[in-house]
Amino acid sequence: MPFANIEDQLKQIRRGAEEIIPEEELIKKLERSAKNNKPLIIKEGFDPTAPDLHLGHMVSIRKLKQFQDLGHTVVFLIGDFTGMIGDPTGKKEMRKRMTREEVQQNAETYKQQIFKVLDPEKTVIDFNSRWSLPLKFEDVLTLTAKYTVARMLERDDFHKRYTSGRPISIMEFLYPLAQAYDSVALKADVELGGTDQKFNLLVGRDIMREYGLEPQVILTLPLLVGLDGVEKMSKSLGNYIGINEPPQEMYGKTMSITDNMIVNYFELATDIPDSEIQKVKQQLNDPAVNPRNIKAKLAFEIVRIYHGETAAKKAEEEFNRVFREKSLPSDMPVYRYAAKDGAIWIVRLLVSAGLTATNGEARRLIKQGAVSIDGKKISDANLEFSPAAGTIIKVGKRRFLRIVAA
RNA sequence: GGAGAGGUUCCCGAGUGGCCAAAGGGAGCAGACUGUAAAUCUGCCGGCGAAGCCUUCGUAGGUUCGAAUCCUACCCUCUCCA
Repeated sequence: MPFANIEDQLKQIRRGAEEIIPEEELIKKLERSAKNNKPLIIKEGFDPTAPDLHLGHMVSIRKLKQFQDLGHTVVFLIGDFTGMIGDPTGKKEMRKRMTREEVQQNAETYKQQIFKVLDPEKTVIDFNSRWSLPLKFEDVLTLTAKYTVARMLERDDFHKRYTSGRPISIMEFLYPLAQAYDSVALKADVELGGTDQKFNLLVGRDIMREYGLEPQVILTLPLLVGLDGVEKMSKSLGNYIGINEPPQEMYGKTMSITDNMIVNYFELATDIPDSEIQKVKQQLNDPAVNPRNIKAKLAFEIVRIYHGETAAKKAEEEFNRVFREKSLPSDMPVYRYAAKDGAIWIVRLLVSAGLTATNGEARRLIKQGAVSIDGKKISDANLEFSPAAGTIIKVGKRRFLRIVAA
């Protein structure tokens, strides 16, 4: 099976990459791979504790896909061992060890998500507990002897925490080493990661050398900014678009990003070719073009990648119906209500239907004029009424409820 | 082992006896506006059928009419010294 010529491979690999360190080594590896007709081993690790992948993860996963298309071997490494220890940042308590079953289950969830992009036939899924678990304390000592505290403290976040007097556990020092050891075990040629992973990836190089292996090349990818436009996309910050989210949600969330994030999302979250992206940039600078429409294209594209063309179209129509024409969504949650139960307090209704979390929130929203019944704004938080079947309750711009007979 | 600093609401961070459900910022939510679930402006942002009451400032006690604030013990973190 012939590999594409080195230049073409490089061109694809470079696209969207933040850094390739060092590029010359990558070229050498590619050359050797072509000559011996032997695929490179491309590795990226994922923590199995948070099995919901989002667009941020997909930046590098889509890069893995490119390597795959170039004929290289992708190892999707599930960090069940490292994840078991857990990254102790923000710890309150020691993380519970995950059971074999939990890990398996999360691995399944991963597969179901990554195979929306990666080719299942060509993807090796591995678990780092396979080699980490059997290590003896002595082996760990050998590993830790190969790195120094001073070098660890070079890592930016360690450095910051150290100088600002915040805690760093020794285990956290072990974390990059464990990850590096994964590269040793896999004899990785290339490891991918976000720019925040740069340090860990570099440790991998050093440790591989220490173990007498050819160091991996590292490829970092820019971090995708989250929906808030401030922090990186992350599940714990709640500013993410999940791969498993319904098309409608994905579309809407994309539409909520600020205009100045549009290009960035095109670059990192879609496969739109560079030439198209240049066009997008021009259009955004053109006062005659409404950025909303460009953003709609982005939203469509993102939904298309994960749910297909049809679903994307539907999501778009739905979005336009609700937010542009301000009409009702085609599908909304229902609340079963029996007339014989008598009048119901509006606040209770909102809470029990899950439209608001607490009575207080419901009252607040009513006071703010956010709640309407059949299109009529209400202002009385004490309202009791007997809704007819078919009554539509609306809270804010995008929370709807339809009353049906119980 | 010794000396000091510190732990505040989703996050960051002010508050050192009553005016504190706790400044300010961020995030979130809502309203207005709009070409948009954009930007901007405004409001809200612990719970309770809302009157007042209840729970919250590391944990447990105590002092006081009254405690996030003072005292005691404990837990946790950091710094310096050894």
